[in-house]
Amino acid sequence: MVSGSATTTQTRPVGDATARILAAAEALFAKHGFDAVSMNAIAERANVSKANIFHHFSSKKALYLAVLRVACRDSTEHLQQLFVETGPLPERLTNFTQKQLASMFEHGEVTRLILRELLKDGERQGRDLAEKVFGDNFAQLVGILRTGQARGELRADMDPAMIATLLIGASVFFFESQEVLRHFPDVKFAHDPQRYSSLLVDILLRGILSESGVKHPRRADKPGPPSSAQHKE
Amino acid sequence: MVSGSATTTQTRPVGDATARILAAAEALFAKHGFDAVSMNAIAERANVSKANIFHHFSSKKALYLAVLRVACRDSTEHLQQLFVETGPLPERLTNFTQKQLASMFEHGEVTRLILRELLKDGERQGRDLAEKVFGDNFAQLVGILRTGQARGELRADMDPAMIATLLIGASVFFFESQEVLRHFPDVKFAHDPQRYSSLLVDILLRGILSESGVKHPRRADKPGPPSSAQHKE
DNA sequence: CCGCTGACTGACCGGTCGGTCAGTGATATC
DNA sequence: GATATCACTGACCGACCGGTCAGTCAGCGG
Repeated sequence: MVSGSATTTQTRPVGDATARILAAAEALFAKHGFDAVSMNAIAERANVSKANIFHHFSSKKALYLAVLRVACRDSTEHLQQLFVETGPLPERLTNFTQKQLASMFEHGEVTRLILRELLKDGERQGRDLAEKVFGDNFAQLVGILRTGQARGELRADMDPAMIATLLIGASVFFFESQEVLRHFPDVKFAHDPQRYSSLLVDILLRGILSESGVKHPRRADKPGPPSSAQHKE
Repeated sequence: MVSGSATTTQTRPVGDATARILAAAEALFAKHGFDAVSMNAIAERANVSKANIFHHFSSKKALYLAVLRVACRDSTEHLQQLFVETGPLPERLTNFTQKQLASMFEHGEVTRLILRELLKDGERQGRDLAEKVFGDNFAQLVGILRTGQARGELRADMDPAMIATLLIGASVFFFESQEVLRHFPDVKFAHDPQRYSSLLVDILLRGILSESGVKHPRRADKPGPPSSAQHKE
C-alpha cells in the first residue's frame, strides 16, 4: 500500500514494516520518553496496525529495547568514526571533540534516547546498553591520551580517565543544556558548537600539555579559534 | 522535613497533607518521571485519598509544577550557599565545586527532577524553571571568575562563561553518569566526588591561571590530591 | 443549637492503556 | 487443489488512567 516504493524490494516488501515501526518508535520514544508514548501512537506513525507491532515485538518494553539496541549500535558506529585520525595530539583531540559534538546534534533523537537512560535509577536493562556506548569510545579516548603521555606530549602526572571524562562530559552537557545556555547573556558560544569545542580543547590543552610539549608560549589575546583547533580544509 | 510535629501546629495537623503530597510526588516524579507516576501511587505514598490530591491541586500537571517549583526554590537556596566563601580564587573554585557536587548528591531526587526537565524538548513550563536555577549560580560563578580576571588571578584572554559552563557541566555530568563511570576500569574517581572535583579544578587551574599567577612551577609527579585542591583548613 | 466552611473520602466516570485473538489474504510447497 | 506459513488487521479485553462527585466529618461563629 503506502511506501513500498521501488528501491530495493523486488520480491517482497517484507521487513519493511518492522523498520517503519522501529523508526517511528525511536522518534517518539526519544522525544517523549517511554511512558508517554502509546503503542497506538507508534502504530499510527508507522502506518501499521497496533496488533502488527505485537506481531513483530513481544511487548512494548521489548520494542523499546530493540529501539535502544539499534540506537546504541548506530551511536557506537558514529563514535568509532571519530578516531580514524592521526597526527599531533592536540589536533586529534580538537577533531574528536568537534566531531563528537556534531554527531550528537546530528543524531539528536538517538542521543536524547540514550541520555534519558542515564537518568534512570533502578532499571538495569537499558543502562548497560548506554554503558557500552559510552565505554567504547571512553576506553578508546583514554588509549589516545595514554599514547600522548607515553610520547611525552601530555603530562605524565595526569589521569587520562579524568581528561576523557571531562571531554565527553563537556560535550554531553553542552548538548543537553544548549537551549538553556542560549538564554544566558554571558554565554556567547551557545549557538556555535564548533566554537565551544575550540574553547574547551584550548583550556584543556593549556592544562594537560606537558611543559616540554607546550607550543604556545604566547598566543593572540583573543579567545578566538586557537591555531591548533581550526577546521581542517 | 515532614514538619508536622510540634513546632508550629498547636491546634490542628492541617496543611500537613499538602506537604505529604508534595513530598511523595517529588520522590516519585524524580525517580520515575512524570508519565510513569500515577495519582494513585502518589496518594498511596502520601497516605491520602486520590481525590484529596485533586482537592489541593487542580490537576496532575499542576501538582508536578508545584513540585518543580519547590524543588527549584530549594535547589537555588542550596546553591547560593556555595558562594559565601572568600579567599584566594583557586580555593574558592575548589570549594564551590566540591560543595556543588555534595549538594547535588545530597538532594539527588531534586537534582534528578530538574535534570529531567533539561531533556525535554518542547515543554516550556518546566524548562524555564530549571533555567532559572542554573542561571542564578551560573551568573554568580561568572562574576567570581570575572573578579579573578580583574585581579589578575586569571587569564584575561579567557571566557569566564566557558569556565563556568565547564565547572557546572563537569559536576552535572559526574552526577548523572557516576553509576556508569563506576564500571569503567580506567576510572578511579567514580566513587569519590571529592577526588573528582580536586582533579577537575586542578586541570582547570593549570589552564586558566595566568602565567603571573601560576604558583605551581613544579609539583609532585603523582596524580594524587593536588596541594591547591585539598580541603580548606 | 444552628449553619457554614473546608479538609477529606469512596465510589464512580469516560477514556486509554498494553495486550490478545480469530480471521484474512497472499505466497510457497506439495 | 489442499495445506501450511506468513504478515497483517479489526474487534475486543481487563486494568488502570486522570479526574469528578456526592457526601461525611470536625471546627467554628452565631
